[in-house]
Amino acid sequence: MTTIRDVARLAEVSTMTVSRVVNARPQVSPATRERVLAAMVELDYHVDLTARQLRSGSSGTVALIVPRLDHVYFGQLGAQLADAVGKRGRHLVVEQSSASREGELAALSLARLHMYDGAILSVVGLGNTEVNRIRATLPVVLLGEKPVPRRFDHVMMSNVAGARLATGHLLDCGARRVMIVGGEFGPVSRGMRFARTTGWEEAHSARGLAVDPRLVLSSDPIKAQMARTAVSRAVTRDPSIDALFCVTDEAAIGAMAGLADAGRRVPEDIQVVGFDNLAIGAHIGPGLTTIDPGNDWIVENVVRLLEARMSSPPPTAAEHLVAPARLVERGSTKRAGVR
Amino acid sequence: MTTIRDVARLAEVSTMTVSRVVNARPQVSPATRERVLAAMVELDYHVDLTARQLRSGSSGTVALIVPRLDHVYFGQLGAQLADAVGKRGRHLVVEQSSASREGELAALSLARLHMYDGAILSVVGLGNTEVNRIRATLPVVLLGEKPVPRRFDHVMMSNVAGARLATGHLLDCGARRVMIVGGEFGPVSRGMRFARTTGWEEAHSARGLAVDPRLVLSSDPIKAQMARTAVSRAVTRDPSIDALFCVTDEAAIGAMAGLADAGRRVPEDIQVVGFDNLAIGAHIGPGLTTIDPGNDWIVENVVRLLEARMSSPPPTAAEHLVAPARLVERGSTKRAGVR
DNA sequence: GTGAAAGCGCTAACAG
DNA sequence: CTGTTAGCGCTTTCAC
Repeated sequence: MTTIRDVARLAEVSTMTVSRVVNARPQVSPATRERVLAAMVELDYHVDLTARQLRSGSSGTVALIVPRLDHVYFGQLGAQLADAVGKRGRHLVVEQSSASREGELAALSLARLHMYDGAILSVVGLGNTEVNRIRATLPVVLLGEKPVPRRFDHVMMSNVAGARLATGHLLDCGARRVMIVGGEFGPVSRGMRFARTTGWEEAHSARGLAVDPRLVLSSDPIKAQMARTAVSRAVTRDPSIDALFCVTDEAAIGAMAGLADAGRRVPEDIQVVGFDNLAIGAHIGPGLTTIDPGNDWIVENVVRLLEARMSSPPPTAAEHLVAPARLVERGSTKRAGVR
Repeated sequence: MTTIRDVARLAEVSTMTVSRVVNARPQVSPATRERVLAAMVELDYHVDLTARQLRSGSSGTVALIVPRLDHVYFGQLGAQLADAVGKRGRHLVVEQSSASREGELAALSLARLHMYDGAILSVVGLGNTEVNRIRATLPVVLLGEKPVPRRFDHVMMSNVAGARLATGHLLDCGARRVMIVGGEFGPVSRGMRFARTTGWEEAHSARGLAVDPRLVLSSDPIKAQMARTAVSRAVTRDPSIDALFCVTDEAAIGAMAGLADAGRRVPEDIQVVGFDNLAIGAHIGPGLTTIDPGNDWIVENVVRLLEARMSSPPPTAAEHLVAPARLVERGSTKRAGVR
């Protein structure tokens, strides 16, 4: 491992001068710069970022913490954020929060965060106590639906409004028995599924319709396979179901397979709407109608907020933003007004 | 920022004792341990991992470098690796290599690697010069199809054999005009697409059949949309096509949508096989027949090799492994022997 | 334009 | 069981 001192010795300068060359500081004469560069090449020197970070206090790196790396949605989000963060001269790294065992997470994982200049945390699957333990000095932007301490910047999707939009569209397209796949009733968890279930209810009541609690199908929305099995069984048991609002696109993909298993056509027999606007949705069956949660908007604002909080002086007041949701109509629903 | 010294002062011990408590070393009396722990809580102390790493030389972290975070395949791989690495007491972070601009990548990104105890590099989209510049001291396992310096451990998929399996299955199921979607002829790039095209050829010649170079459809395999458009156009232009071997599942999903656009049924009119065994494939159309590249096997071996190389003394000889590919039969193909 | 000194926060190695 | 000393590789600060 060659250090700055080896280079300095070979180039016959001080370590400080080498440091200046490495950091492309202007106050070095061309002649010495050449000598130093030559020495660096000869010794195959590479800067030690750990040491630099310890001394300078910054790493040029931002972390994105997601519950699972294999959720397609987070893959899309990560890619978008990596591009946006990279454009501002920083690096993004992605970590999965749910991998480590409980104990680890609380203690070590928290310390890990402080190795970064800032962090973007998906609070899904993160305990509130953990979030609260984050020191105020670390620039953090929170992502997700849980109620969080107000001192943090927070960007969330329009879960309720989006779900209202989705369900409303189904009702306006003539559906009367809209099952919510991956729904969740009551305040068990105040998470994403609960919020989307609320939107589903609101769409009904706004039209003077009552919801049937038996239409809440509480399968794990992330597992397409579970949605598939549950939906197939449900529509067979209750033939009156004429539409599905699935709380995620992944659930919707499973659900559409389940409908095929049960011999139902989409959208003729049963209409389907998802949520997330995954790129792949356009190519599933007749095309999956879905809710675009406003990812571009989210990414743009997350990066803006984080950048602001990493600057000095950081803003004092935290912002709490809600991204605008938008209906993306495709073939899995009929056209509004048509029955 | 409270340090170990603040804690030491409050607890009236030396910094070393605090360090021992933090690291759960046994040689501390219960009484002092209590005092130290109390002080830590009172001051809200958290260890600085950067400093620890500089001093101890290890970070407990392994990096996975992928070309794009939004490729579903890499999401699956990342999740599996995170679990496997976590089980051995380390942490996985994922970085996207193609985000940063050229210059950055060569210089800074390389230095970044050395912040980790080890790295798993997907060489897709990585220049050979860059790979070569990696110092021998960093434990690295390479992933992917490019020819790489033999000094590295290297785990690859059976691209050729897998593609042969896929194409062979189509031929055995009665297909005679098998188009390869996302294929690539000639030694332009010796990457994954080329290898899979080779397997496609080999399956033909093994059966005494000639390949028609016009059946190589060179769309970007990752973009489902491109595969969709290209396939739809191709099967309309050439009605003799009776099967598609798609170089990735994502391409296959797009291709199946393209077939639907063109009014072809799967598998009656045209059979389809993909490659990657994405979880979602089971729920697309009649179920996507695909090649399982042996992800479990890959993950297991990658972690084993990396762990070995991080140990001391590290092994001297590099291993070069090829994962066994396996055909996963689903509804997008007919049964072998049936015409 | 260049260098010397100091120290970021922590732990290895050795004493006691 | 506890403490002292030294220093990881770099950059900040100040001096020349």
